[in-house]
Amino acid sequence: MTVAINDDLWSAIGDPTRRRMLDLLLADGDGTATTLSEQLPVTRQAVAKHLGVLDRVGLVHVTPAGREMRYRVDDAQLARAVAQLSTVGATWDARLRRIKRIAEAIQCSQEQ
Amino acid sequence: MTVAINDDLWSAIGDPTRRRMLDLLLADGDGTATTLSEQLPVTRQAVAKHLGVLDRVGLVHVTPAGREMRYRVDDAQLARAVAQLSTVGATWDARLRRIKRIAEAIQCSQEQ
DNA sequence: AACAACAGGCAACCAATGGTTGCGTCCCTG
DNA sequence: CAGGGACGCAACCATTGGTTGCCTGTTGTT
Repeated sequence: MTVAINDDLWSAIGDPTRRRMLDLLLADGDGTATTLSEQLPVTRQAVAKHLGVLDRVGLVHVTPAGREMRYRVDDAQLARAVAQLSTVGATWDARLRRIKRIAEAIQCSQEQ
Repeated sequence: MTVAINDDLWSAIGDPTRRRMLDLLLADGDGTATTLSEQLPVTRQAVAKHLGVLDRVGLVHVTPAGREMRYRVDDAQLARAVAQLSTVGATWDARLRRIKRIAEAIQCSQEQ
């Protein structure tokens, strides 16, 4: 059974710049392409593109405010992403544990 | 404080094809570029490239066996990757909880 | 009211990368 | 020893993360 992950959501949080943007948005509450780019090593345009993909997968919402476009994180969607992260982690972890248990069993049977 | 992630490791498991390759390798114990490509919707060459990046970040090891190159997962490194996944997940989760708590506190004070 | 300054959006361009096809090479095996 | 299977290499294409340059529009200050 494949882990049935929403690949779009994954690849959205797969990019390091986008992860840091989410971090900043969570820390500050909200932000614009300009304010985010000031705290990141990339240009405003790069940030704007990333905000576009985050918006398309629903991880952020935008509200126009005069000449600004304020973005803020969608808590529910980020929680969903976190859940998927833990799912994959747990799956791999379970497989690793099982392998380890088998390895120990083999070793025990050899010691007998 | 930035979450101090090894971006190489993260982007290695960020690709959906590579995640499925790890799944397959864990399920089968080991595999070659050919056997993996038979279970994936991509060509052997694409798989070979992915195995290259997985090998470079230490998530798999390769042992030549005649005309075959058998790959298998490095348990320790995958465990490390899983740990990083949970770290980021936990960080975001904590931020979400804090935000939720603050929101609840505000609502309570308004209800008074 | 007018104008400077600031925030965004577009478009063109570049580099890296996930993916393909085609071909050469080498090792196994009948 | 000859054929076929498994690998590696090279060229090529599309997507994408990133840049610079320019234009539009809001703001707010004089």
